Amino acid sequence: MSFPQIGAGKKPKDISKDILKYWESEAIFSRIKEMRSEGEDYRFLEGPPTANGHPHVGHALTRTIKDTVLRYKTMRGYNVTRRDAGWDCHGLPVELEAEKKFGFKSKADIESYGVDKFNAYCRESIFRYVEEWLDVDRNLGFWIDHENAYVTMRNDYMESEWWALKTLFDRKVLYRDYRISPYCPRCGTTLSSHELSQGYKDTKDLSIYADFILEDGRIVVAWTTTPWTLPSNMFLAVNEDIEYADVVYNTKTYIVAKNLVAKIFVKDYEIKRTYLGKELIGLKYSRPIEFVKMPSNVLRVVHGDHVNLNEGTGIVHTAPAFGSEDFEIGKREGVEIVNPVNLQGKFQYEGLPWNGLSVKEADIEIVKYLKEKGLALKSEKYEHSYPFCYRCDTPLLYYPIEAWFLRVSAHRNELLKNNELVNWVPEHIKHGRFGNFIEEAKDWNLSRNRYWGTPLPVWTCSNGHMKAIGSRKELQEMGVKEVPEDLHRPFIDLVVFSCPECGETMKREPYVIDTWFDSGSATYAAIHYPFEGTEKPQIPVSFITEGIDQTRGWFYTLHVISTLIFDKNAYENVFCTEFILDSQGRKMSKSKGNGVLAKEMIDKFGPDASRLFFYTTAPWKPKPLVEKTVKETETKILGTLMNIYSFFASNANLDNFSYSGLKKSGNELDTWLVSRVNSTIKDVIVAYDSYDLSEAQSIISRLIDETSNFYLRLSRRRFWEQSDEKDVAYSTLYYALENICRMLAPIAPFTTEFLYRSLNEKAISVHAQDFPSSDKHLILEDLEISMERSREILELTRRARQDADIKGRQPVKEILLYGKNLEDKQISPVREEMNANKVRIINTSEIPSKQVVKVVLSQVAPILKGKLQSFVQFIDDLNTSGKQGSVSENEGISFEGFELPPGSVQILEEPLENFVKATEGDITIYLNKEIDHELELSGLSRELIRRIQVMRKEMDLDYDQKINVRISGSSELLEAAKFREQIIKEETLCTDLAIEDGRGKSSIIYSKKSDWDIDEKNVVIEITAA
RNA sequence: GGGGCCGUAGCUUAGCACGGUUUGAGCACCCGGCUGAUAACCGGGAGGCCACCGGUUCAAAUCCGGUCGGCCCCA
Repeated sequence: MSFPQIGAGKKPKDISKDILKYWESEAIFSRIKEMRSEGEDYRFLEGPPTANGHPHVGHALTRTIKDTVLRYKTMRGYNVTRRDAGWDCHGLPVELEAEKKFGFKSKADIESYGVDKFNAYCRESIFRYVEEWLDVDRNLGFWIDHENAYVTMRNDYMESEWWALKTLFDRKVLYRDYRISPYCPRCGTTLSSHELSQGYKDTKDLSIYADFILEDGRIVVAWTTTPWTLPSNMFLAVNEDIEYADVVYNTKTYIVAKNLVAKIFVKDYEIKRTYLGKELIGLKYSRPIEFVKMPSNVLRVVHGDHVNLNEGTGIVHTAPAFGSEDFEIGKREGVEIVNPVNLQGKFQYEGLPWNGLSVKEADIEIVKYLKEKGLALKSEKYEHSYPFCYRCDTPLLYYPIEAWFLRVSAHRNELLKNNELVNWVPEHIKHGRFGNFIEEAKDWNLSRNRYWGTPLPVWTCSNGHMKAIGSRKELQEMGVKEVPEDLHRPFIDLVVFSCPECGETMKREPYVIDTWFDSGSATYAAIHYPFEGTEKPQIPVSFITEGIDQTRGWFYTLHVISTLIFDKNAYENVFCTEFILDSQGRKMSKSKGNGVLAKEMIDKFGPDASRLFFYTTAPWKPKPLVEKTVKETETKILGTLMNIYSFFASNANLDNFSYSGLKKSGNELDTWLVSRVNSTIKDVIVAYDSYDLSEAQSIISRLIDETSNFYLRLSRRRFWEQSDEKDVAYSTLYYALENICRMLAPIAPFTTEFLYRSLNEKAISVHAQDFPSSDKHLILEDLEISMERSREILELTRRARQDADIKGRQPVKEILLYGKNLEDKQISPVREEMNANKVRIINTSEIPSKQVVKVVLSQVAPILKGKLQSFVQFIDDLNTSGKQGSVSENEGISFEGFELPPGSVQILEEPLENFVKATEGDITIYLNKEIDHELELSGLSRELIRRIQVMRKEMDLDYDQKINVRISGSSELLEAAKFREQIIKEETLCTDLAIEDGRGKSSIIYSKKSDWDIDEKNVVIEITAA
């Protein structure tokens, strides 16, 4: 058998293309799924994207993580179920695209165009970029089943949701109520809290301090940032327990909270009296804007818990139609709400001067009006954060709307309890961002006044009876003869039946539901539970991952729905990814134009390099996409790994090696590598199992590095010299490569597939293999520690050589090692690399150093003054005569009548003249730097060998090609060549070595000739293939 | 206003839960070396008030409090 060579210049990126073809033509993915079908279930759930936009690098990141985890679990023997793609289809964004396309400005435009045609367009448009999504998944190597993708707009899917909604309705969790809801007048629909949260922006609004006049003439000042709500004023809210003040300013008497007086009036004011808020309660006032007719029993001061001193005046203008606290007060005071604003966000009230204006337009006019009439203390621009529609950017209004809600707030405890069952990665989200959010969970506004969505399956009659429908079959049972083919609007709107309670006609409530309920239902609806498939809903799923923004999106809705319906957690493990930033570390955004598409990244770097990049640091931290980093990771991990393979293959082929299991080796480097492989397996399983994928990558890359740069570097010769243990060395290297491929396969599936199948032509796929398991008997901790010492020793040798200015190729006479716990076995693996005639461990008495006494000038100079020089001379004499012991650092010294204090001299250890010393930790080495003539010749001969090898490479000779060589030039080099003639011939596979002072004495014709300069000595080397 | 994450060399970062050598590493830079696979590798150099201030402690990058700056989330 032979191991295929990697062609020159063949890159992982090219390889991945071949592998992709192979996977597809051999249906590898489905074969592997089949193979594992008996394993324990590991349930996945894809977070469904909408395919009406391009996939960008962030999608590539989460898809990589999904794929890595699922490949890993597959290799660990699990049967990964529900490995299906999913598509989110409904929602406002889709409708908005359609509106834009047709140029619609309002819902009326849609209705006159026809809801059926409008929805048909939506249905089509959501898959606009689906081909690109499929390509990205394919080229990234994301093994997910697109054939069986779940699609939220399918009847089956919606029917499961109906079942859930009916269940919730019957349990009174789904209910209808008036609420003040954030409402987009342009889209004509309310927004849920998680939609709302996406739209907050800092904005400047006109704020006004408006005058409300009490019967006694005092002016109550209320501050508002929405002047358009003033015509709807019904109450002023104060806090009973806050202190208020009567303030005289500009001859008038104003009332504001005492602590805010200075902020409001700044100067020229006088506080006349202070009192608690309860004194104000019940007082009647007249409004600054009178046009809207109010019921009786309003226009009085009331208490409000929410009133505080954070901003404004401590008095809150209350318009129950336009604020949830205001609404609550209106409810409490038992008044009917008056609302002069219509659903388009425009004033619609006879007699109001601003009739027909949008409320935002009216803001300015109202402020003008109040100023003209002298009914405003002051007005100013105010910057605050205000919610806008997250899709169309219209400022939202808070508006009393009838809507359907899920009673989430009543189930906070279950949400919290189930959250405890979830493993969050990173962990802090669990009790941080997510935990805090569910602690304050609000009721979920589920209904939308829109068209393209899952219809709310509740029918009502004119007597106020309600009926929730949980399936198509149930509609039939209600006497509906023809259940529409398509459950969407407008078809479902036509379905009516008679009320089981009173016989009146029941019509469907005209809403569709929040699209987040669709995706949040994926746990059960994707498998059409409870209508088909398994009897159990397959909850919780084992693993999901998406961007951290889904904490309040999909992660939340999954959790809520699963808790409300099944009282279970929806998922066991959830992995949150952060953003990929641009190369400058800025957030990618459409407006900046700095976004990178997934396709662009994969095309440029290839799938494996892209995937490796995602794991260079923890994916739950934001990471800038820097080209250099991607390339660096690729060369470091894939490049090195491929090189190890190339080295292995080229030599193994020459020797006709074939692998038949790991052979026991007596060679320490072999046992060491085997040990390292096994301890790496052990560590990497821990990392993968705890979803610490970047840690897994870093553990594997360390092993790759060690295999290449330590094991291979020190073992190279064994692979090309004839020896009995050569086979053992091959088997060790093969073993390491094979295991590395399997460990890295979930992260870099293409390159590892290529290498694995190159190593083992019979293997279908590396991904069909079991993940390696660690054999603890092969882990030799002592050996690993000892090998660390070997590496330190080698490093010290190199450092000492540098100090002594001796090249690595120059053999030295001896190297002595001193230190605790040094053993010969720590030296043996690196002995050859140390390149010394003798290497040995010495004891204290053998340390080649002497003591040197040094004068501490700063100490003695002030004392000795003029006598200093003779003292220095005295100490030098001690050094040269070997009497260093006669003085000590810790004792005083008497010198010519002076008494020098302790510390006047320092005693240093210096290596003997011929030695250089290098120390690291508790190891010290002494390198004898004396180079005698023979050593020099040996060194020069190695220089010659090196030059010949370079020339061989330049000639592109086969590894086993024999050559003839002629050397001429400097006599010293010729002497060196003669001195080591035999070795040179062996090392360079040289048959005939001509060493000559002159030219033309041989009959051989040389095909290559080079001039070399070795240590300023000239030499000419000529080579020809023998 | 509240909450979360983060701040370590020019850049990317490890270490921080559990305090204890001189804060490690990679890239880039400079000098030198090695190379029979490697765009690799090895040795050395330069480059860190571990954001800042205070506290606890024999001892703080690490624990506590505060400040500043960045990112994210909520109201």
